[in-house]
Amino acid sequence: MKFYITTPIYYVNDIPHIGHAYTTVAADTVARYKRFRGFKVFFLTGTDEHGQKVQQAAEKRGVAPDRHADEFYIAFKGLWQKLNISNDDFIRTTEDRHKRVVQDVLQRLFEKGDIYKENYEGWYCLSDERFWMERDLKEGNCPDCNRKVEYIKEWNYFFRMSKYQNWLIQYIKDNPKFIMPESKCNEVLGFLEKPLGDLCISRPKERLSWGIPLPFDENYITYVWFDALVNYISAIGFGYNKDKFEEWWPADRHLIGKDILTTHSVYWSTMLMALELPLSKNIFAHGWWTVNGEKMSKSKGNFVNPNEIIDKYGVDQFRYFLLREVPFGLDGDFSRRVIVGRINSDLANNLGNLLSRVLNMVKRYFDSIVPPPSEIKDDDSLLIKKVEEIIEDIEPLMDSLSFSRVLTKIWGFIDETNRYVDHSAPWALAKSDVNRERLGTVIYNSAESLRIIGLLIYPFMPNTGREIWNQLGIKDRIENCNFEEAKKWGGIKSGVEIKIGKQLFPRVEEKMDTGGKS
RNA sequence: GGCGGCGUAGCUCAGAUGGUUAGAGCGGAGGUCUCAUAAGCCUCUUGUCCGGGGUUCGAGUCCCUGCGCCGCCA
Repeated sequence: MKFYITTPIYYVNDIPHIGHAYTTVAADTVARYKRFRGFKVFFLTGTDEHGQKVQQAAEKRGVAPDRHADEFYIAFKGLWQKLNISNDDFIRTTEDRHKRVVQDVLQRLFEKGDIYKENYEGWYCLSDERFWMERDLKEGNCPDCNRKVEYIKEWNYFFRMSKYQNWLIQYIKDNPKFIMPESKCNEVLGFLEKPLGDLCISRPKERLSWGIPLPFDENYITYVWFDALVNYISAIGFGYNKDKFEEWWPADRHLIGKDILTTHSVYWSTMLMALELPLSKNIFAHGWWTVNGEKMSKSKGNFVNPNEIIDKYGVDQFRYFLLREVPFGLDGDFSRRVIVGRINSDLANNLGNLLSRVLNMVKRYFDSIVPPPSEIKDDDSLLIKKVEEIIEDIEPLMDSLSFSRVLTKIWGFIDETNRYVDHSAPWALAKSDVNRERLGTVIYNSAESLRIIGLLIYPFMPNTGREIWNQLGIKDRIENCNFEEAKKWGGIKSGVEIKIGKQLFPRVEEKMDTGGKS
């Protein structure tokens, strides 16, 4: 069983923001979960380094584009390390292995007749790197970014995207799970109701030099999107490593932001059709983050740098917030007030405190040695039943990327365990030796609950999962465990010594404006 | 302008195929335990389910309409 998952490759014209982190954390969580379930996983991310905007950004800073790309590539790569992203590869579009494949793809389509040259004229937006119809312009400006456009008349190369329109429509209708969520699938079908034009895939060299030259005409550079999308196959060996390519293609999941839905579902899919390759199995478009209710932008000064959030609140706190706060697919709002609320309530009060109270009782009542369980009572079997139910519920929710619902389920069990401890009142049992066995059972079950909680949480919060296991004295490495085995009740061994460590999630004491401003 | 979606407690949202007193979390109020990160546990609070018509024995749930918000396309 293989599973190939991708994030978009991120454009190096600017530093990473919360949206980049969101897609990548989501993909990482899926990758870790799939590995748990025994899949052989290939998780790809990378950077998109060519194109006009990168060239301009470099010029603005007074550096060469390749040097600029190197610096910004590091910003992304560094953030992923900080966020514990477990990607198996990281592709840059400036690498030879990628450039060769792009040229190979172009050559194949050119020879096939799916790429042709035509004299084209129209309004060109430098910022968006695309042409617009006269009728689409808004007061003479680009309808997308509202910047001024130039009238350009020039020869260019075009990809016969229109040829594949009907095929694509049929494919989407036949495969309702191809584009998710469903609302996005409808959007694409709506888009395809109108005639699809061909895609201009070249830029004259004098206008844009930073990119991959067309193999059949050196006077032109490849359009950045055509270049970028190919990363999904260039990284796994298309055209140069047959075994690897056949092992991984087609991709099982492309996670993307909703702003690049069309490029992926239409451009990329028709490119694959032209290459006579199977289409990706799924494209999932998630929503956007606003900040304190406003669209994030540099000019508003509300740009959220993930590095700052991580430094201030912690890696797993940030990962948890991203995936818990908003259903994947919908838009979300970031604010310090909300992330602090999540940390204090869900992480510190419910989970962190649970670990703390249970471990402390192991220490206090059993000299830090996990006691053996004895006779099972109703309260115990109820707890066990509850966790088994939750594990059952999680699987389909993970497959539909309902991260927030999965986390809600797991927290339901954390609450259940807190209640179990309260009802069982080990501190009362500890007052008499008569209850020694019962006390051992309650403590054992509480610790065992935490072991499973650590397991379930691990794909979302790797450090926390690992830390819970460490503190429980479990020797096995959580990332190597077999989920099918590990999920069974009774996995924690009595007789092991716990290792109380630092507080899992210290409460965040922070003054908050009532207005919710950060 | 075309197509689609949404509008449910202070906040964020659940509420297939219409059916008893409309739910959860957070926040707020009170109580309680003491193992714990002033945490946990228990109880409680408030809703013209956007307005107006209609179908039905019965509608938050279906139909029409008005208002407001949003998305995609133009």
